[in-house]
Amino acid sequence: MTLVDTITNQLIHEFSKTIEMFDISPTDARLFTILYLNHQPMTLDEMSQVIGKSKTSVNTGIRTLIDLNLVKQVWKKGVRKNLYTTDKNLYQRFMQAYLGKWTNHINIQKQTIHAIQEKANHRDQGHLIENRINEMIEFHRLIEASFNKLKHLTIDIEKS
Amino acid sequence: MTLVDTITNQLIHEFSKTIEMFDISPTDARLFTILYLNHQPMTLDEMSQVIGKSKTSVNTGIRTLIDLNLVKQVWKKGVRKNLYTTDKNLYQRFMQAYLGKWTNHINIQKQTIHAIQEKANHRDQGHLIENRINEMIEFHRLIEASFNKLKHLTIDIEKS
DNA sequence: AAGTTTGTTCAGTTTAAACTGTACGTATAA
DNA sequence: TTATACGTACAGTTTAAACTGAACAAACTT
Repeated sequence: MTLVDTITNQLIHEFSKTIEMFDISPTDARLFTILYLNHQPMTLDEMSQVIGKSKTSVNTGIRTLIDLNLVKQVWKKGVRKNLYTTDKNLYQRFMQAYLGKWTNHINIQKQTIHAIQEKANHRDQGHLIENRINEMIEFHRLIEASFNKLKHLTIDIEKS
Repeated sequence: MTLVDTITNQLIHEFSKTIEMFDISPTDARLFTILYLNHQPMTLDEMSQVIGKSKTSVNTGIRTLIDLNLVKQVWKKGVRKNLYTTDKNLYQRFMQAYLGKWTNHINIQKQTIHAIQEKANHRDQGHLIENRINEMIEFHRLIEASFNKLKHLTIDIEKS
């Protein structure tokens, strides 16, 4: 039993590192992995016990994971406590959350920089940075194109 | 002059936010952007002055940016101080650094998880997590496939 | 209704990261 | 050689993030 536990701990540790790559904090990543490896939905108290942190911490961690659509709450008749579980097909979920964050940001920034560009044009002093602004816009355009294609790719991969 | 400064400050602030998306700390992102918007290579003291931080901070920041291939040191005859500048074609540089980080990580984790899987097989207790381990490996495989395609895509986009 | 149980809020604390100034080593200049 | 200028290492400090325990509110139980 202890040996199996060791393997589980290693799995939690290693898989969490991959989860962190998706811009998720180390503790949230660990929390997700624990929940993922558990075959049953878990309560806040259970997770608090396993991860060794206060219930408050687990509560906030779970909330951010829910906001990212990586964890959902489930009901089971007769159980008063809130139950949480991870969603199926990790890849789809993580990619979606991740790409959404990117394209969202890029869209906002493109607009913001365009607005600054107009301001710079009105006061016709901005000749020096004019060039850089255009580069920035192009930069965002390229990123947008890449991640859009990746988004379509992700959908295709799921189908296959 | 002050008006232009305001616009420059806005640009620094906004563009830094995009740079941060590439897993670069806020201050490093700001440092990069300042260096990028400056049309001439800069010294540590100049950057320290502009960013309002100690020379030590700038030094460590520049080092990490150099390690990521986003900044390079240049020489100019007659100038004793070290000069630093940003590389051309941002998109290529950032994507390369970023994708490299991803594929690198995924490769390592795939191997690590495979190793754990073998251990779990030897002690034949791991039936419960066996399933999860396979899911993890598949997860990594899909990520690898996506980012590899994105890598090729990045190269194609540069050519066009 | 009174008493538990559970999730959440909040102030205060702990812990980790960012930052600074002094000090040292190396290179250039006189 | 002596002196000055620069980059880097390091110990100590400041600042921000993570975490906790106590208190509150809502829902359930009896």
